[in-house]
Amino acid sequence: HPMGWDAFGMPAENAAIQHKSHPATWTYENIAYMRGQLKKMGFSYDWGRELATCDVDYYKWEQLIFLEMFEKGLAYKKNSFVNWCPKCETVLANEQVEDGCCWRCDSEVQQKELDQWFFRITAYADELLDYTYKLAGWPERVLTMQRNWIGRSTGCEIDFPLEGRMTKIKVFTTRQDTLFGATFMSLAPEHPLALELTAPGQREEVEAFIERVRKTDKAKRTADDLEKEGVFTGSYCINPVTNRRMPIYLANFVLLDYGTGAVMAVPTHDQRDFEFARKYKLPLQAVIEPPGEKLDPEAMTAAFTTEGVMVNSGQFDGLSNSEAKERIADYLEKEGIGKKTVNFRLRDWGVSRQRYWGNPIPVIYCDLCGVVPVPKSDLPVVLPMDAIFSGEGGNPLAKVASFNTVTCPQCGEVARRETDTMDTFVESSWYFLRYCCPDFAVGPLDKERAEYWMSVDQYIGGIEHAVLHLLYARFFTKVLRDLGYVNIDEPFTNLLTQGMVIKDGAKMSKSKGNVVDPNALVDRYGADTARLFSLFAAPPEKDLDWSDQGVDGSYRFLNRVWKLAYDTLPLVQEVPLLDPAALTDEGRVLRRAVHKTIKKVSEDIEDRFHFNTAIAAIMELVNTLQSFEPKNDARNTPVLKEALDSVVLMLAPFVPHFSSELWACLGHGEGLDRASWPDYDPEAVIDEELLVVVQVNGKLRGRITVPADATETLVKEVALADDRVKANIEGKTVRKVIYVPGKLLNIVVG
RNA sequence: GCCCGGAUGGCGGAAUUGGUAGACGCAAGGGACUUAAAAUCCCUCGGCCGCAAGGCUGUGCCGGUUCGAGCCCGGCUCCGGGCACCA
Repeated sequence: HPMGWDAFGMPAENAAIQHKSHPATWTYENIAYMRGQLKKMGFSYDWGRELATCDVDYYKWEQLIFLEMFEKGLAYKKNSFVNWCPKCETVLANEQVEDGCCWRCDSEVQQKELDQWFFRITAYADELLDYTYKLAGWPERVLTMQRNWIGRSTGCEIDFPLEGRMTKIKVFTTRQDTLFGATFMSLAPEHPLALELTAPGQREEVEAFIERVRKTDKAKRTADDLEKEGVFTGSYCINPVTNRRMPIYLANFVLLDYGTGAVMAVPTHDQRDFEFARKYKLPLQAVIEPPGEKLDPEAMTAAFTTEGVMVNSGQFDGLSNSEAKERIADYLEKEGIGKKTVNFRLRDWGVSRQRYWGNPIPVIYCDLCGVVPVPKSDLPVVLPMDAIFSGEGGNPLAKVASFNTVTCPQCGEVARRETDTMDTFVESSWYFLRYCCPDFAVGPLDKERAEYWMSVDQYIGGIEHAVLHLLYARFFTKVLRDLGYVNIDEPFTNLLTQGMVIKDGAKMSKSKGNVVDPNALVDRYGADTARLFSLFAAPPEKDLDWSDQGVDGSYRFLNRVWKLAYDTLPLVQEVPLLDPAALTDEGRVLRRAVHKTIKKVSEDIEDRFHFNTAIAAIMELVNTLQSFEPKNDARNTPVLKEALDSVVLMLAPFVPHFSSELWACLGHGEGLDRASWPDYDPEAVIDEELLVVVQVNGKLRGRITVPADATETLVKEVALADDRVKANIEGKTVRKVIYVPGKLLNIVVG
């Protein structure tokens, strides 16, 4: 159970700006404090494997991995947009944009195009998707979210010739069955052809539109209730199957990131296109009709998007549209108009950050040689400590001259170092692998040790990581496999997604700063009470609204156990070996309770991680033990001893300090950490009598006790003899009797 | 908006596979002990009716399936997470 610190990132840089200090100072101080908190709580981490991702001994290996990904084409550069504050002259994270304005100076945020580094996660899209069906130890909801995120869809790429030019516009669609109804074309405003296609007379209007759309954030742009807006470019393309002239528009709801950034618009069968067409008075052509009905495009109030019969589609008329989907796809391939293709919603992972507190991307730019990777022998590229943090003027790293100016490793001329650092998700994508060999000095991973430990038996993390972190970690593992570092396909065999701790209506997090310091609880009640209370509050996968109401109860419970043990101690000093046959009836009942509890607690811990119910079961046993009488009957003292020992052993994982102390007091020579988890005796948990619930027409009318081996006939007999049951079926005919063995009997009368 | 979850007493939660709704704990009220307080112990504790036995009702809302629904199905409401630069 290793522990480490994912330590790069924006919060440290913000704190440095705020406190006029250095992110490294802030980070290492926090690490020291948090390490103290964890140790105080008595967590059994393997501190010999501790690492911090901001240590050069960690991030230098990440630089090596980056270079190897670059060699394989898995790391590449392309243009993309960032939030830009013109006043602070800095790139803003999405979190730093509030209502389209800079969180620091309130200036209107712009979209700025930058050349940035990307990881080709899309090359692994199919594998990442396929393995979601093989991760049996993962919660289904996480797998569902990942599948939807990857968003594989099959459809066609179709080429639309441009009027008066030699080039074509490529479109991706899953609805090739509606191709004959495509009456215009919508492009993303960022589409590379957007300006090129703009007629001279339209230029001003188009440029203004592009500028306006760029300012809207993406979540708003994909919302269904977005007001559909567009602008005509003045150009046309040709529908390849109908030869219809299709005006080309730019539309605010079309995204460059999805498909090809161009959409063939079929207003009759797509709601967004429908709204757009009505607004700009564009033609409609129905090509699918509900069976036995005619569609009048003029009279439609919404697009018809369900299954139907093909019309106005030439040779495909009369087919069901699902069949036409296949036939039209085949036709397009045969005619060379388009081809069947698979599209993913998943996009490549942009890893460039224009920030200081991150892992420097090991690349050099030379006027003569272009992009030159830092030679592996020159690694690490060490993050310089002499930077200034003002929050303005962009990346502090770009102003450190000693860092920036280098000689080109290829030609020896003066060159410039990359000042972008990597997304901190990169560090968290492989740290668990480094835990196998944190001291390995000649490479990122010692293959032998990585093979020994991997994959992670039990990974634990917040549900908020369901998609991004957990998908990146899976991707990175596959990349490292293909680079020859590991021999596993997936990093995490079993996954437990913890619920979040909610404080003041939002998740408790270091970036929000609404955290509760466990030290206060530890100081007041001790570590064991703090541990017991947190585990008792809720099962781990559930969100928890933080409140320390109830912590007194955990404290009282431990005091009761302590007192019980001390009061019972004189009676169990020298007890004979337990002989189940020698017990009194009361002793046998107590022993059954002990062994049933061991069974339940073991299962709750091991199968479900439901520590709250495990603790509740131990509390019940302690209650039973407290009221057990007579305690001083010599025939029962062996079972008293067994009960006490079991309680202490079962409490050990939750309250280790407390339990160790009690264990020694109970006279065990060997320490608790050497003791085995108790086993339950299958004989001892068998009930002699069973409680059967009796219902009449599904309503509870009685409870009867029968011998454990009672037959259905006997149970019915006893039930029908019950006064309350009798009263409820009197004067009615018994129509049916349902018996759930040993549990329930339902008498249906009418 | 889209994707994924959640909703059970005054509160945290339990009910593991469709079979006793409310385990365990907190808070509250009552009592014992004490000169007093703290601590501890005992009792009550979903709602309505009833002296009681018991009856009716109740798991966000509306509807359905079933002998039986907190759990399954359809339709909603509200809350939370994610939406690619918070991590």
